[in-house]
Amino acid sequence: MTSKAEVARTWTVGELADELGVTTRTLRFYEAEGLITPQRAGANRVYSQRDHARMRLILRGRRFGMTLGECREIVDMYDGAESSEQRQLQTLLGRLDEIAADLRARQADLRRTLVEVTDVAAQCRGRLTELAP
Amino acid sequence: MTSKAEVARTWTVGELADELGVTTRTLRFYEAEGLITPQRAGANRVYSQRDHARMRLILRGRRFGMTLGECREIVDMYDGAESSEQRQLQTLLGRLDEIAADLRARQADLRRTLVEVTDVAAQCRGRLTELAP
DNA sequence: CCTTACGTTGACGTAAACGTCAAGTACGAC
DNA sequence: GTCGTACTTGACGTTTACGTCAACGTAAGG
Repeated sequence: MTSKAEVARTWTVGELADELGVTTRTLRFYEAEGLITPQRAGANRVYSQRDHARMRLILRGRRFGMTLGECREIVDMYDGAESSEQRQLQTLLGRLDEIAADLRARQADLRRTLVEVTDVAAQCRGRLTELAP
Repeated sequence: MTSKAEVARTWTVGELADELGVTTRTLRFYEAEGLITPQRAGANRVYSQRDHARMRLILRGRRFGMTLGECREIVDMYDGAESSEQRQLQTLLGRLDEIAADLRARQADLRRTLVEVTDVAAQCRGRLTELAP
């Protein structure tokens, strides 16, 4: 799958931290918590594209207010999608549907919030035009 | 505004906690942090509909991963919308637009996530039909 | 009068998610 | 060789958002 052109880019801690907008401490912490498992070159960590992708997933989860535990559950599932065991795929699928339902609920919640916020903003604009004719 | 029919319902800590699905500790903590300021009947807290509404706003903020500080900022702004000072309305409006922009960004983020999740689910279903003909 | 239920404040505990040293290693530049 | 930079592990500190007693007051019911 990897053509000779794409040499499978890797990152050091500092590089990846910079690129993702986190600190190296965060990367090491996530590793200690088992969320990512970079390779090693001697003692130094070597992050692969897979690690990079997992990190982006994790950070997105965090933006949605998920705990690291929930984030781990999800990234692990993404990996498990290539599983060949029927039983495992079934439970995975069930969990994914739950998550999708949750996300849809959040969407609705967000929509309502956005409506409210823009309403309040509209009120503000109304009062402002009243005050300054 | 309050007709004789609606007697301005109030809540005790326990009642409100039950209704909102939080603990009394949470309500007292939010009060200590200045997020809500219930009246008192002697020593006992009496929560008004306003407190109830503020709490629902706060809890929604929390579901979106906001800190209590950010939540406070927002509920305070909702109150400030009735302000009559032009200067204050201006800054309030600016902040509201920022928040709206952020919410829209979250919406897009959420949409992408939902697409991904349903994609992975589709993969799962594909493999499952392969396995069980 | 005693229990039960609900309320109060205050103090301390805790889990999550990192931040912040400290002390040491490795490597290229000068 | 030593300077600067980036990496390592380990230990302890910190903030947030509550949980968990403890010790006490009060109003209702049997």
